[in-house]
Amino acid sequence: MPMEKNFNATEAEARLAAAWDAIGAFKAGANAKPGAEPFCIMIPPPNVTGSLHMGHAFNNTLQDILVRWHRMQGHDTLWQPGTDHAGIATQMVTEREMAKEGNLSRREMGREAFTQRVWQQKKKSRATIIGQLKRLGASCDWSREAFTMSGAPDAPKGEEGNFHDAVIKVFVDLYNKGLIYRGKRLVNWDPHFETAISDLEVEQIEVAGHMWHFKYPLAGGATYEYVEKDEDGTVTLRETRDYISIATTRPETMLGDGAVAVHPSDERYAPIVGMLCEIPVGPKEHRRLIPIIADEYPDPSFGSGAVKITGAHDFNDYAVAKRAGIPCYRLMDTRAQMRADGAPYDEAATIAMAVAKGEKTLTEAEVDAINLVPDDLRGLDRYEARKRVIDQITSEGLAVTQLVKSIDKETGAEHLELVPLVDQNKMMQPHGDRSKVVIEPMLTDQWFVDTAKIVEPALEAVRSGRTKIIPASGEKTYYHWLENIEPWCISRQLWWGHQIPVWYTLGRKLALEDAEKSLSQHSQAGEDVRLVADGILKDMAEVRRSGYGDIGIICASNEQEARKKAEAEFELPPKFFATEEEAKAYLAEDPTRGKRETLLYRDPDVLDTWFSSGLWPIGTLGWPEQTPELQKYFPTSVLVTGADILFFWVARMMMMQLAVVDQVPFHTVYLHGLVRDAKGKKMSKSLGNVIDPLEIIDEYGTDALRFTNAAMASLGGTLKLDTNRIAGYRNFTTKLWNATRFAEMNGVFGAEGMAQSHTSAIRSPDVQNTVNRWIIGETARARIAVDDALTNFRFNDAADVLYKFVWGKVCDWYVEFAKPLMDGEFAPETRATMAWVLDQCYLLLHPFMPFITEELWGLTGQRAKMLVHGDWPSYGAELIDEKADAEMNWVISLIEEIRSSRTQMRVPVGLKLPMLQVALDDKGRAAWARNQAIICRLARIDSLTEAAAPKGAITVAVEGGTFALPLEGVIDIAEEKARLSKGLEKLKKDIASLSGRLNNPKFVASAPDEIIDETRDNLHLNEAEAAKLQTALARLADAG
RNA sequence: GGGCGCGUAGCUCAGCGGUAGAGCACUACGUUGACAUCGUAGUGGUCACAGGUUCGAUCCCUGUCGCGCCCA
Repeated sequence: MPMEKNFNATEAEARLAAAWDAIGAFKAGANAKPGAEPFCIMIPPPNVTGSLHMGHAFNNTLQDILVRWHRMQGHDTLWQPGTDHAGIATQMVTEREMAKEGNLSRREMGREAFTQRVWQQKKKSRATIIGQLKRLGASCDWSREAFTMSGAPDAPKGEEGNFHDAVIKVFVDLYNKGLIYRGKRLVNWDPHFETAISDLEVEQIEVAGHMWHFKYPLAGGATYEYVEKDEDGTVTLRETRDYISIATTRPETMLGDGAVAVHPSDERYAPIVGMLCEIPVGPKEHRRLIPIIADEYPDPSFGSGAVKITGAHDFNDYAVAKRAGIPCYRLMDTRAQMRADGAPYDEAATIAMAVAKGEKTLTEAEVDAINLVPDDLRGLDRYEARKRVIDQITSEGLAVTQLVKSIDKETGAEHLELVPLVDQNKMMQPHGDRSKVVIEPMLTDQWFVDTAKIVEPALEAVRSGRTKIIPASGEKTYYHWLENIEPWCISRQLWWGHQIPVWYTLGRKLALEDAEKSLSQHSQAGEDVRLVADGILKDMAEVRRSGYGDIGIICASNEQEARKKAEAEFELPPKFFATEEEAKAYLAEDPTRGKRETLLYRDPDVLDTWFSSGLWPIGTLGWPEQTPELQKYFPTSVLVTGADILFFWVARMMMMQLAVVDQVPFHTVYLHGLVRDAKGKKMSKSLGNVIDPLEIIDEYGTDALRFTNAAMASLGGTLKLDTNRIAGYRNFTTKLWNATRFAEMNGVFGAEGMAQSHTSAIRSPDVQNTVNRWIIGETARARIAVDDALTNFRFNDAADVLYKFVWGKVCDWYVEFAKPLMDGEFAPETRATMAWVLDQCYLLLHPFMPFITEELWGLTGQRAKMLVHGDWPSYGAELIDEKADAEMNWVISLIEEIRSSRTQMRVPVGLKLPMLQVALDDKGRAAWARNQAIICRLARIDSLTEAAAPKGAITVAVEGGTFALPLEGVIDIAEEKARLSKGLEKLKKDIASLSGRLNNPKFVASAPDEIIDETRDNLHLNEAEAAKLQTALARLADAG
């Protein structure tokens, strides 16, 4: 049955995918030769938030190319698939969908119901994603599909697995090793999701910012000489001030100021360091006073040089406050609204005043309990509070002002007006990468990984080359980040994720807080702390030493274990509660219960998604069980991923795998560029600027998309979607299809020569014809180049080689050369060679274009195996026949010369011309004799006669000879002169350049011999050709 | 401000010491046994700029200008 005219991608892709599936083609170890070396890639698990975008298509194409390439080589190959639960992102998507559907909100629903709802979202998204990957032809072992939350306690049926156990085990182990700790720290707080996020999840976005300048009056009406000097020390301003000027972009945080800081070297403020000043906002009668302190942090040259210190709402201020023992007053709640809890403002302010004056010291918990938001601002959004604060200060005359010309709208009169000074500057503001809202630094209790303690092996592994990062620039970035690594905040106040396996003791915690309080009361009362009970002191010391320390904390894999530990650790029998609230309610019913039982409740927080995905390599292979797969495939071979998640994921996998199993997770990391949208913007799920790869696949076919991806995968670049290019590679598939069609129409795959034509090993001696010997050599070159490129992860080079070989050599020339050979003595070997060459095309292209190649493989013969398990060729230079190579290149250049000449002389394409052989060396004569039919056919020559060139002929100069096309009366002499002159000009230029170099003694002395030889050869060739053109021009001059 | 990287044909990008490349676009012309999703032949580049190293620089070094990205 003759082949269709075009490849029907849509129909064939589904059919072939099913066929692969039916034979288990992608199963781990499929097609492996006995004793084969393992090759394993872990898929970067897509988030179960929706569907895949072009970035995923790109990423997975590259992985699949490597995997198919290795599988065909007979390696024991595993491509491990799966998805990531992606805590915050998935929770966000689910909540969004719930809102769209008009469902109950998350909080109305409750934790249990909500997580079940997210599991549904997971199921849906997972199906979409896996479907997309399959359409892409991803040859993952689908039977091993993993999920980062498989086996979680609330997982529905069908979500079994042990990933959750692995995550929890690692948390417990790291906790026991002291690598995970809990502490009250300033963290990035996302007011939308009401959770802490890590530094990496914060995006700095430039916004139009405003800076206000306010006067903080000195306490008690004190004054000082304020002196400003220029660089030379000349006094430029001297005045008596009763205030210190502060600039701020966040006036609402003034309410929580604990101090004003100036640089110790700043002479302007030296007189007032140590004094108190007044925060110019809040009820008059309870204005708070705060100390003016010296610290290295303020930059004397920026603003007024004085900085307000709000330790609870700014990272720099927090550091200053910690150094100086300044209290950090928290002003906002989890939604970044001004706090509405606690005692009224006057009470809070009174306590804060006592602290500022040094009359009182507070515990952290006490500081946190103080709400310094004035009653009229409580409950307001932070931005509304900001407006009011500014208004209040300004109306009181405490804003720094400037004179501005203004026009009265009614009278039109011009007058000068004092208006508050507001600088308009662009500023970088932190935003949540998911929520896009402004991040609020927030003082909260969180869990941290002590990354500084586990970073060293991860650095060493790359430095020593045990893990290689490609491109090398990625290594620099990796070092830079890891060498300056910050503690990793791993707790998230979300519901979707691995709940932290920690239980707190309610009673003991409360007791400790009481003890702390009483201790501070004793010390404030001037009592010797030694008077406080020994037991409390001992506990306090431990509390102080380890933050919240281990006291009252049970970390265990599950509740049963937690119970055992609690029984061993505490004298009173443990009682477990799901939440702190339940435990408190239980205690409130009968306060003496706390003396009879240890009340325990679980930490409600979940782990950062990256904590679990950081265990992807071992977790998907069954760890902590010592599975055969873990033994065989770990450490894995290559990780292919985007450079953007080098820190998020790659670095953390390195650290965690090394910390947990003391091995690198992969030998090579291939970082690729980012897929951008048309404007160069990063494509992201939440931004909505994604392009659905399925649309591209529907229009152009998977193979075209994949080949485009490979072709654009140059190292270090970015990838912009270009549909024209995809169309170009779709055309390439058509080209291959039609070359096959030609072969089929010419009986290449006929029953007769079949057995012979499909032997994978073709031996040069079996093939006599130069054309066939040549294409066999070209095939070998292509195979070598493709392997070389793929070995070095040069996907674009591999694609380029294949494109040029298949289109530029096989289709453009070999098929044409073969046409006249289809009859006559070389017909059998030509058919055999063509069958072999096309087989090689299918084999070499299969990793890039699996569908069309598998289809052609199946259409062109009865095969022992599907192409997906085809044997990757290993032949090499031994198939290259240099003589055949030289001869065919000569033939090609002769044909090109003739065609070019004809076109420029406007010889009608259809016209067959006689040709004269003016001069030709022996090699040329032999070449002509062997390839006459081809040349005549392709250059449209009808005869060759040995003769001198007549007047009015086109000259065709090639290596070793000159031909002429007699066209007297037909050609335009001037045109031919121009053509020859143009060629001659270029040759002359080249000759000048080449001989210039050769005449330079330094060149001859310094350059390598092969370069000198090459230059000399080139010069001779150019000179020979120039001579021929000169002769031709001279003849034309005679004629003209 | 610190780090990484990029300025090559009209466009999108390869190449990174030895006489400038691809695809698309553009121009002209369409023949012989697959292919118009095609064929043939062309047009088009001071390889951002200025210095330096070298026999030789698009490639290495320094600086300048312009543009990204990451981290402050």
